[in-house]
Amino acid sequence: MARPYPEVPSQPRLAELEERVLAYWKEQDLFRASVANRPAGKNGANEFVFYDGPPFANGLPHYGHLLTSYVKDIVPRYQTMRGKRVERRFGWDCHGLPAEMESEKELGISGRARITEYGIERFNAHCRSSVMKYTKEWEGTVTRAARWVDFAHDYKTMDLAYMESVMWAFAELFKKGLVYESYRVMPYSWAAETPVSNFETRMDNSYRERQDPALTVRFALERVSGDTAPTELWAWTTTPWTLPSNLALAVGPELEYAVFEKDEKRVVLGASVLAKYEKELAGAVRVTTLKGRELVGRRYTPLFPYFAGTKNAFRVLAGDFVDTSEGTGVVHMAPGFGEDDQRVCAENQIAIVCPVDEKGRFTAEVPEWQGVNVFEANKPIIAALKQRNVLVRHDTLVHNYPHCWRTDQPLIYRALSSWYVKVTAIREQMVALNQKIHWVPEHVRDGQFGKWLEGARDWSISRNRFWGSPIPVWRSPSGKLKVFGSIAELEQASGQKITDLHRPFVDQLVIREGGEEYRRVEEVLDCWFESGSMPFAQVHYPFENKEWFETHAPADFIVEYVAQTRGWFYTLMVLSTALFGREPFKNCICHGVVLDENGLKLSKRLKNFRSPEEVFATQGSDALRWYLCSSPILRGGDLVIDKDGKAIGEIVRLVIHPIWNAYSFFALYANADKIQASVRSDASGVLDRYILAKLRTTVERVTAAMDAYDLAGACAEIRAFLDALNNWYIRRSRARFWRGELDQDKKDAYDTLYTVLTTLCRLAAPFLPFVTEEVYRGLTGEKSVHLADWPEAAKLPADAELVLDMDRVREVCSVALGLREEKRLRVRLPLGELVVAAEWARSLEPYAELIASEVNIKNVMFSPRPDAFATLRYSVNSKKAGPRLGAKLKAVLGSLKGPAPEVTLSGAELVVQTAEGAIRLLEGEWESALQQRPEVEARGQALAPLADRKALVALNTLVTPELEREGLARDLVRVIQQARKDAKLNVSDRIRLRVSGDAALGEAVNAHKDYICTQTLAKLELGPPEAGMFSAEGEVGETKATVGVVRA
RNA sequence: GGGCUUGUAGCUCAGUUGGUUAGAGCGUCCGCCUGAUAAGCGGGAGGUCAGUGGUUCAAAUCCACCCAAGCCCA
Repeated sequence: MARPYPEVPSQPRLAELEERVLAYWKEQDLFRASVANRPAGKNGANEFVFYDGPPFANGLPHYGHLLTSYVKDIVPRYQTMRGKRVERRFGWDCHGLPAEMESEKELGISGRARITEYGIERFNAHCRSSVMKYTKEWEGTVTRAARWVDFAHDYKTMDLAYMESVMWAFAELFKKGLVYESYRVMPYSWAAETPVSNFETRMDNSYRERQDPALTVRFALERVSGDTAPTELWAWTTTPWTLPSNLALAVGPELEYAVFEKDEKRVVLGASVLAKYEKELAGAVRVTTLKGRELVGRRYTPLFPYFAGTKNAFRVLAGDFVDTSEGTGVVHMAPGFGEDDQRVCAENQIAIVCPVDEKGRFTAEVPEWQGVNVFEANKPIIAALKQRNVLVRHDTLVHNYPHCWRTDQPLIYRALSSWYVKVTAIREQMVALNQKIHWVPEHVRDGQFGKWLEGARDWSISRNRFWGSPIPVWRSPSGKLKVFGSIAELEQASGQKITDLHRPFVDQLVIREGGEEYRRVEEVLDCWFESGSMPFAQVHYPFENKEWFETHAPADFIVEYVAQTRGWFYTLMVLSTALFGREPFKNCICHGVVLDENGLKLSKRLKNFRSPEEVFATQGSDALRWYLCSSPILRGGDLVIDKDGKAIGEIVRLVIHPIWNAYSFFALYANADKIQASVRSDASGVLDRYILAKLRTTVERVTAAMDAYDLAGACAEIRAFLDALNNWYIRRSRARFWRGELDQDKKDAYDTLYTVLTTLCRLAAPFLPFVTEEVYRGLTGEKSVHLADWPEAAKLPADAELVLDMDRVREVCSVALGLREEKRLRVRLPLGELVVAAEWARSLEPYAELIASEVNIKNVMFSPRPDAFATLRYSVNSKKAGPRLGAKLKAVLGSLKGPAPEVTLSGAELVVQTAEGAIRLLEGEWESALQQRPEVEARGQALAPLADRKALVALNTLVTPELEREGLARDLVRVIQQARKDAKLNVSDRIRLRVSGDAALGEAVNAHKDYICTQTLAKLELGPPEAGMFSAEGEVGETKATVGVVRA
């Protein structure tokens, strides 16, 4: 019979192994098989629905994407093994500013005018190809990372079918009255010449530090009767360029304002900001205090003449948003450039003025600075203010200011016409639906995401750009609107065949009806509208797959990084709520951000990370996957990744190598014995039963963790099991494998180890898809671990008592070895006697031999009376006694902790003398623990308590000459074995052996000659090595021995 | 200014509904073992659980305040 298992090298070459497995998967088309393997069930009842969050392919994938990819792979693999059918389609985000900006750069053109000049058609054609630039690289990296996902049936947001679904969604919202057009102040990128949505400004790091002027400006109130002196208000602003558009001032009606007088002139400003203006107010006298509302209605003189004729303007208004945390408590209002300004002015019938064009330059309405960019106009405006003597103070302020996330230029707030989704109308519903979602980490639900939903505002969805889904609204000159929700409707109305919905094609469609010509409004949709449409648009709902979508939403699972609470998670939520009235997904993992050792973001510029390819080529994807997914980054924290890969190397050493070592150990012996092991969980040996029961618990716990989407928790369980397997089960079972004859015990050992390993592979398969595949196939000859079923705990024996006993055995051994260490008694030196003293000691009797061999003891004994070895020390069980005793507990504690507590035991009750008298502890309220008794130690016993202090180990440290000789013999065997190895002898080679050393060694050799010879396959003589022998020297006991070996 | 998160050993992190000796891995020091062997194992040192105050018989854990960091919002 040939070897039943592959020849397994003792060290795996991980990169090679992974490439080999990849090739095998490809050749066998295993991904498709793993999906096809699982029936969809009646009406798809057995499907697990996963949504792929679409990335942009105009940049290369980095660790953040990789982390997401790993999670996107682990959960579906797990669900597949649980028997679900999990389709995974890759998605690509194609439209929007990122694509356009990249194209502008590549084409060397910039700005809307230049693009129109260049030709929208050519421009969009360029976007179309540029946006898919790195798809091959993405596919390569994602595939190398062992993510199973369908690239062939991907979805792209620029596909006609996808865009038609988006169009449908818009029309649907319009029908429901959830879309409207409005002229409003909103964040505007003058560099990109388009408005941006309020949440676009909040994604990522769009806020950055910027230094701006901070002006305090005086506004002269018009004199009214009762004024004793000319009076001015001091207002504060960081946007001097908005001052020419000033139309009002606002004060907090309930705030207090101080009035100062100097040189017959009065100044009014917030009472709580005086300290900031000490210098400017020097010499002025505070004459009175006013409430803000007393100022409301006063008129003032405009600073600039440009809008002096505006109706109802230049008055002091009441503003509930005014505070004194910054500025003077008097706020200058330019309704064209501030949201609050617009609102308050509208309430007071003041019209909007907006003398700034789409490129952020002053218009002819402000002739002085016409054509000047507003930020550049700040300086001359300040000079003009100075000249007019209205500038009280000129500071600069460093503050966080929103920037355009694509162009990096500061945004401005500006009034514009835009289309909105009326999110405020469905806000309460979203908040309610959010409660149904299981978030990982949990706090995101009511924290980051929940709070964001509560404060949700209407969503501006139009962009004055080119490359995107068109807003499907056609308008007639008289202002009538037609909204189309399908290509068919549009074809019918326009009489044209439609094969593309992009601009400029769609712009040419003219609809003639009722004597009017309807033309499309210019804007395209915010690309976030498209990613939020992904659940239905990817299947071309409702034009296709109607029933499928309706029965397969919400998705079971999605994952992205935590900032998507403002992005994808949010837009999914808005559209799902508005369109379908249900939550978009049931489970969501938000992971953190990957940082370098110094807590900085990974950046190409800083070169503070190794490329993923480099990690793949050295340590492998599995190690990286485990490293990322077992870390707190999945519990919402950030993750620091060191550049030299030490942390990943640790995973190789602590997770991957142990699995490999166990496999290699198994294969080595099974091949030597030509044993074909089988899956069995009924072995009777204690070690076998122990590891199987432990495995059962591990299966239960890993399953529970995975069902809670706690990936890191699952990793921790697997890792804990590896310790029990390698460091106990295999180590203690080694002899069973190399024993000569094939008896039942040996068969049990093989079958058990085989069962454990194949089960372990399946448990770890989602986390280590490559390594487990190699091991599993090597063990079973099956096609793939990823086609296998998730292990069932019920098929493994449950034996809590055995696990408890064995864990105690392990502790006994550990403590006993600790004692040896403390007494400097090397483990090779046998000792005569070890006593385990504990109430439960007798339950360890079946393990006597195990302990004896682990600790190298001749005779292991068990005593149920620990108090025979040590005195007892009593303690209170606070949890039990606390509620009854209350404050008295403190006295008991104090007394029992003292050097010589006075206690009397009466039956099951313990009476303690305390400072507050005798206190009686009832049964169960007290416990006894051991206190070492020195006199026992004097008799050659070393004692050490177990962790719970209720049991101890007593080690007889007396070394008799006989034990000494045996120890020397074992030392010698060790020296000989090392010599054999150094002499490059085979394990099975017979040798001639010569040994020389001192007299004690000679005695030991004589006493244990047979043992030495059997262990080393030798014919032994005393004396120095002969010529031609390989000779070596080694420590034996306190002295040295010289050995000579040669093949016999 | 507000919200969320985090703060535990030199480093990275666990720590159940409060319960009296706070754990793990890495690092470091010491030692052991070795027929899985370019592996393996054990032990020591190292903590005012960020700080202050409170609730309680009892707080790393609950509450308040406060400091620091990160994220988000204004």
